[in-house]
Amino acid sequence: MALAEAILVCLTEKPMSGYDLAKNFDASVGFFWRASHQQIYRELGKLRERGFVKSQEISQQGKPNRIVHTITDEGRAILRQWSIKRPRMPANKDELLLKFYAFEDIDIRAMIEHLSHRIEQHETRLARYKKIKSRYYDGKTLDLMKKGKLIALEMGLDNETSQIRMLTRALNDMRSLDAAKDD
Amino acid sequence: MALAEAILVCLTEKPMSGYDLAKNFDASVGFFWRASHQQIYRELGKLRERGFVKSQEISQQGKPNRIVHTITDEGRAILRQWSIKRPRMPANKDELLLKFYAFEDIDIRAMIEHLSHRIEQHETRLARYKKIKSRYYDGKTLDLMKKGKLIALEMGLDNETSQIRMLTRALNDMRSLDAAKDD
DNA sequence: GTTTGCTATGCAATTTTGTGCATATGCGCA
DNA sequence: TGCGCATATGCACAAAATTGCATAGCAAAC
Repeated sequence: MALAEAILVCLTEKPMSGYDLAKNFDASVGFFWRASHQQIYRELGKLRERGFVKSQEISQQGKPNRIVHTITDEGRAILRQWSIKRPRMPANKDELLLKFYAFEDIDIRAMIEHLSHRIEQHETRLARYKKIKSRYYDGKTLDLMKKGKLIALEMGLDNETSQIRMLTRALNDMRSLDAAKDD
Repeated sequence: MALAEAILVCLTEKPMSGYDLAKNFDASVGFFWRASHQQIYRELGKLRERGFVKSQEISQQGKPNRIVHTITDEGRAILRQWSIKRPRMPANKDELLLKFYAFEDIDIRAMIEHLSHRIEQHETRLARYKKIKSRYYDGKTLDLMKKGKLIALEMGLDNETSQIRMLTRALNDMRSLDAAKDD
């Protein structure tokens, strides 16, 4: 399970609360790791127990108190260990692709809908990536940490672009099939 | 949960045993849906209970008996319902990308290893896809069912190609960084 | 003034997925 | 004669993810 590591990786940047992490998962790391806030809070509990993070409650006015988590040296150590282990191939499960396989039993119009929606989603992500890239990386001198993130970011950008291209082609195929049906 | 649907989708092609399905998952559907044989047998039990498949034991000589599962009309009906529902965005969890994010705390040599291995894996898949395409689809007349599968297959091909391109670029970046370190 | 939404945390139950183990036959190989 | 491999099925436990629920203060909109 790598949720623990995903959290620790986020915390290498700066100490964060569970709430921050949940938002961060949506924004940056979220493109290659997803988790709900419930999962994150639960995992933070375990990490604290094992001594990989230390937690400190911070009083706030006008808002509920937050609990800020900092990665410990032990946390960094297991991160190093983990990085050497070969990562498993991503599961790559996609219901949409599956639907194409049952083509006789599905609704073409619905598929067109699905594809359009998927493309929109990827375009939103692509825009967000580009924004992050231009804001934090373009024309800046990069330390080692930022270089790694830039590589990941570029892979993300590249991936979104490919997805959009693939999905658009499939969408066009669907539209021709749908038009041909009316004859 | 879409494992049930993944199985039903496979069974639309022809009746199969759990063993067949497990192999089929490795070969074709497996590129966008993965499952172990244990998972498949368990799910088949549930599908039988709900009446979405009917199962028949077939005696064999020299080999253990096999239980062949056929999709029922009810099974096809829920497949149709399912196809209309919007598919969720794939989880897209990748430990490798995560490691780039913790770049200060990781081993560059290990990353080079990981990337090389990943590229090899994708190349194996790509070769398999190409073989399937040339064998079953090139220069053939395609019915609706096969058209859907071809679209899925081409998306798979495209995806593997993009992955290889992305990973190769990252690998080159890593190698330059590693070389620069020796100075 | 009441509803909606954001900040902030977390438990509990269920569903889904993954891993290890178990069993049985027959074939080919050394 | 023993070993590994392919065929064939499945249980049981453990880990992970999803979903629903619960609490609570403040701000802004209506």
